[in-house]
Amino acid sequence: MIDFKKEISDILSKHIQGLQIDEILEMIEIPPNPQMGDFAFPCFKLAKTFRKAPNLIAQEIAESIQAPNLFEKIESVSGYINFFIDKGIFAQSVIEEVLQKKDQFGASDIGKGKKVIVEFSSPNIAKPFHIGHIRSTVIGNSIHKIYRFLGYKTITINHLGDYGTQFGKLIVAYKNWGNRQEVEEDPIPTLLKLYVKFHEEAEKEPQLEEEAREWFKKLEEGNQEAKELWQWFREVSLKEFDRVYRLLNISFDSYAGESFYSDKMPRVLKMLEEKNLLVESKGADIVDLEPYGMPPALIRKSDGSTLYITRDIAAAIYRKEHYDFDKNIYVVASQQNLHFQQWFKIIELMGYEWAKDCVHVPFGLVSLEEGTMSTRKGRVVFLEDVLKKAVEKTKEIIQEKNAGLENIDEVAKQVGIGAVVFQELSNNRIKDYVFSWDKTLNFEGETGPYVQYTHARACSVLRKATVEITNSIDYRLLSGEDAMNLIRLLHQFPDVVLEASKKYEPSMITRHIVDIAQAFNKFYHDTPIIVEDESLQKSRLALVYAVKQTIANGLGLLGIAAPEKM
RNA sequence: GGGCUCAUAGCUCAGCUGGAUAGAGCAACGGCCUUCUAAGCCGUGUGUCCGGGGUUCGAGUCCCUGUGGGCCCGCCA
Repeated sequence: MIDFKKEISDILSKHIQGLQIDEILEMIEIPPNPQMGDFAFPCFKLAKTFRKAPNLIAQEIAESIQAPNLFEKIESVSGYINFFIDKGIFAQSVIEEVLQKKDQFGASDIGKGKKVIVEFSSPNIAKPFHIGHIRSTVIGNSIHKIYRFLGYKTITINHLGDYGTQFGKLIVAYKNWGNRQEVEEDPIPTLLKLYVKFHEEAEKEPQLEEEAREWFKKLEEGNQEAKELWQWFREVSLKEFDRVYRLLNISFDSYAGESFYSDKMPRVLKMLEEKNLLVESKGADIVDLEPYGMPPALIRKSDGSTLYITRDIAAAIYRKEHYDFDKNIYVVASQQNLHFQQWFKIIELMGYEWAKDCVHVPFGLVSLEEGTMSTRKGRVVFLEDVLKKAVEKTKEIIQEKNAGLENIDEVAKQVGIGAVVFQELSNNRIKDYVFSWDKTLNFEGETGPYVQYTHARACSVLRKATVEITNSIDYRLLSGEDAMNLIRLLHQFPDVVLEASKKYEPSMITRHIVDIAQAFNKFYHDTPIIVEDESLQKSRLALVYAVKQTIANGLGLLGIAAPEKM
């Protein structure tokens, strides 16, 4: 694919003194409206050094450029130099790139030889996998796919919440009120019930909290009974989580959760002591972060047992030593901003220069119309229910619209789950939102099914074509406005992927493939594709193919399937 | 009290490192299936971009400040 921005900056650099090519390249932008051109260079910043009005500068440069045939025209408008790419060349450059790269269109090798860890999902054992967990799960999965697409070696880690005082609570509750059979039959709901009961009882009998802490301490010290119970809870929980991961088609390279680091904690504590970072306070050990404008970080409780932050520090060190990452990404709710800031700082104070390679990718809170979700109060919407309901509804719609479809169940799954995932990845991560069944089960407008439908439509046209897409295509036949709008969007796709990686923002890709789908549906509606004129049909098919492929690639990066029929 | 974060159309939200007339979807109303999938397309309209200062040739975007919402601030994760 021709790098148009580079071509333009090369040309401009011959006419502009005092600016490096890279600086010029940075300044090139895409006009808000294609009628203004395909690329634009604003001259306002040159006004001072040139001691001339921007519109005059633009005019003079535009006039003095010997436009190679790459450009249809170059003109100046109120301080901008606008570049119009020759439509045939533009179309050819973009479409041939897609035809050649196929499922690799948009990919790159900028990450070659670099290793990225993405920690995401990380549900708590013995608790339900609810709608709040979907965010970390699908955002993290997408970030992993985007980085992999850019040539990085990625390692996905599910940092299971399988340790901590909560297990002490669970052990106490189980010993008091639980029985084995019930847990085996219906693990998560039963364990959840026990967990809820613990909190109810603990209100009346506060010493239960103390017992729970003791049991956690026993667990950490390797007590046999505690360990066996813990292991059992973990196993039955994982089995349930696995069902959801299978629905979402997500897997992990490692399930090393918090417990995995339990034996790595003493070393961390020792190191912190050696660096004189630990301070005793109210019987506990803390790291004072006052000089950095943060509250102190509690590292070890007064009973000697460790905390979440200690385990995160141990995990980071382990990961650096074990994987030697270039980047270590944590997809965790924004509630934990302070937590990450604190331990990133502690790692830095410990002398690890790779502290700068750790990044927290936060996201906003999901709440219900009734209020914040609360596991303890049983106020949750199960993710599995949401996914299943979406699949059911999809199946109904297919039976209504396309009853003859051969693999209805498979497609209903792809579309229904795609709808949920797509919606999750539609908005900027950081926004809070209120879960709504209506919105989740709406499949019209800017939704996953809309984009998948567009993809299926394109596939359908390609199936029914009467000519082959060969390599002798007359791209000048694609100079219509609708076709060119599509070509511009396809052209931007690789840049969008790159931006999405830099910002850890899958929604940039979601938005872009919606734009492509909208442009395609307009094109499709107004332009007959399978026409008698073979060369015309061929050129249009090539565009349809390029659109289909780009949408599929985009959906793939979001972790969503692209069915060929629906 | 301190910190982080968000505030754009009736609702949900885009708006790239500041750039040309601020855009989509939903909802409402109307139109388009004997032609490539109507989960679609087209049309109808609404904005003190939360308020106030500032930086700039230029601010929805950057800085300061105020207001309002969310989250977080030692023995949970």
